[in-house]
Amino acid sequence: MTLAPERSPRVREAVATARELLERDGPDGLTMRRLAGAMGIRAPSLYKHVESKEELEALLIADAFREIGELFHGAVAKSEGPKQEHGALGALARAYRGWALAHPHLYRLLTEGHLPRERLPEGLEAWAGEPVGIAVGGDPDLARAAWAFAHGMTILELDGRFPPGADLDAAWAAAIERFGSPAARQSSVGASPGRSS
Amino acid sequence: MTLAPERSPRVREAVATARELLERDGPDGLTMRRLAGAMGIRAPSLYKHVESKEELEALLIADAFREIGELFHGAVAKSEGPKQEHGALGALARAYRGWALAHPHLYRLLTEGHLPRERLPEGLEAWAGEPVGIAVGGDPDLARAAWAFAHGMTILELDGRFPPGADLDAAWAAAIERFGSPAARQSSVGASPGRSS
DNA sequence: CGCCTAAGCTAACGCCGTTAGCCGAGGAAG
DNA sequence: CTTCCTCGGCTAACGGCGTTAGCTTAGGCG
Repeated sequence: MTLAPERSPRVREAVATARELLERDGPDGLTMRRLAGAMGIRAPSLYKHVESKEELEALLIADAFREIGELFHGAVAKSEGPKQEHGALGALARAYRGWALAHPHLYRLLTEGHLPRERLPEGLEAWAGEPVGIAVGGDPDLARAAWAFAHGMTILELDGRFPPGADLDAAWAAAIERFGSPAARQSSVGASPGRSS
Repeated sequence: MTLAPERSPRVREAVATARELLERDGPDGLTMRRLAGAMGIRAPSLYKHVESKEELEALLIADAFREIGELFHGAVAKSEGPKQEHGALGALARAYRGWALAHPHLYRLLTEGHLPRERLPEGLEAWAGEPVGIAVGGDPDLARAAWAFAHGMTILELDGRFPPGADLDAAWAAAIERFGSPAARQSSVGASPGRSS
């Protein structure tokens, strides 16, 4: 049950449609009835393809983990040369925040509440998170701290918890500077893929 | 609407009961019907006292903000002497994590999703957050980074997102060390008010 | 004494995820 | 060619949710 049991075409369609609904209308827009409607079907028929809403969400989550996993691995890989601001950690932070702001509802689905690990391909979560450990230099405690910071920063921004004028780029930069290995240390993080509310 | 319009006894009872339900049974246990039941009443009657579930939650949130505000102000005040580990920031971190682990469902209600600011007493949120700015030495960017870290760390722990053996005390210590002003710097954070899953 | 209001009630609405059970189309097997 | 079985639709319904409409009753007050 942990080895991605190949999806039927109809399941793939359901997952694709569900993702559209979630990204466009938020969690309240992703309803079994609405999803069925978007597929030209009645809600109970969905259960011929998917055992529950939770399984459907797990499929969305698995796809998203693969997506960000590739994104993050690519980000640390491309930041090999010390030309990038704040090196691998900065690149990773920009990728992280950028993806979250581009897919806020999906990000929340991925990160909030209980993760249905038993429904996820084994090792996927760990693989997607690897780049943090790399970027931080190998210390697992520091990696977890950096991860927690990135998530906290991101979810607070998405939820509009920071005051209107807050300079979030500066907050990111302040933390990255402190979490990074004592290597290249200058300027600000630069990327500002979105504004806080 | 922003100046806490004095609660009737029945409203106070509703809020108290709601808090018990939430803390004991989690968010699914806090239902208008269940709350009414616990008060010996039917659900629609609740609306004679409270205009919506959202208002009820706002009352819970306001109380909790007052509670943690006092807790946090007290924590930084009592850590004046540099005897405490990591000074004010360490004391604040221990208070923060301790309260969250003691009241996980309430913590989630406070921090997750959209905050109904228009229903909250003005300035309450800012006052409760003040101590972070103080503990960090005044830099607002650094304060926001520290806040984001603490929230990220806490919510990830509550949601069981860290691997089973992870040393969360060490992760807290690693971050506190880096966020703190370059003053007293030694040992570990010490407090371990709970284990991660 | 009469009236008004506060605070309870039942019934119901529209939504949710989900189950039970029916039915038609289409392919496989004899 | 016919029979049968499986797949994927369907309707009806259940129990739960927040919430509204509208009725009733008890108490206090003029």
